[in-house]
Amino acid sequence: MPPRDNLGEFEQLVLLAVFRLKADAYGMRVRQEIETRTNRPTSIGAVYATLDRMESKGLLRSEVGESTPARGGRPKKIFTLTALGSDSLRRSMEALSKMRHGIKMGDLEWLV
Amino acid sequence: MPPRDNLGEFEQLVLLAVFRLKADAYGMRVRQEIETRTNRPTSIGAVYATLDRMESKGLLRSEVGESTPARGGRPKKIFTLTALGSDSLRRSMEALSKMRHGIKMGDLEWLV
DNA sequence: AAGAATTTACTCTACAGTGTAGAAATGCCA
DNA sequence: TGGCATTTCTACACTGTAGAGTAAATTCTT
Repeated sequence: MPPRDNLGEFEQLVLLAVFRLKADAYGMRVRQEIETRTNRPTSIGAVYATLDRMESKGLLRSEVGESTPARGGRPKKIFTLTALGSDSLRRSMEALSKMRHGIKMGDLEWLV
Repeated sequence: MPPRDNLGEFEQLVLLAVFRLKADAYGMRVRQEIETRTNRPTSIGAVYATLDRMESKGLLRSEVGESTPARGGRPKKIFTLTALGSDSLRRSMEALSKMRHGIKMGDLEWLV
């Protein structure tokens, strides 16, 4: 009964961003969060495509923001994790943790 | 100059398996390692395709095993991480860690 | 106050790369 | 030769990625 399908790496990053941004989880902001935290350039198209696909899969749910934008601009589309989404995320993180168990970042430094 | 291309999720699992198996890192064994650790069914084709692609990208290097097989069977192809490979792996793990920083597995339990 | 300009954010399209499966082929030993 | 362990091949679905284009809201202009 738990979801069986695995998440891609970018999907995990997006899900994590949505989770930590809470009520502020909309496309542009998600992109910014990923770029500043991971320091990896991320196109806006990649973010939206991924958000939409995950919504189709039922991992995310969305609603149009209600607040008044500061200085104009199109309304935000706020994303939230569904039960399925948080479950998938947890499973993916666990899989990676188990494979990584006991390995420290430093262990990878010296390799030829 | 460090590699810029990102690793997929399964690629990370395979790289981690190769790293921890050391001299015993060959296809069938890698598959087993991933299945038993993450408890996720993994086809042998997926493993080999990924190993080969990563070798092409220069993340892995391979050599034919020299030992005598126990009861017959084709010789093993042993894989090892290259500098590029360990570097990519470290970078991917870091990106995930940064996005995940401060979030505990348990934080994902209660979500609706 | 109407229309234009500005701001912010989202949609669409297309293609390369990764994930996945399983049947078939290969090399080794007895 | 026959059985076994392991790898190779082929094919297709899904994910990653980019960026130009479109849309909705506010503010400026006259």
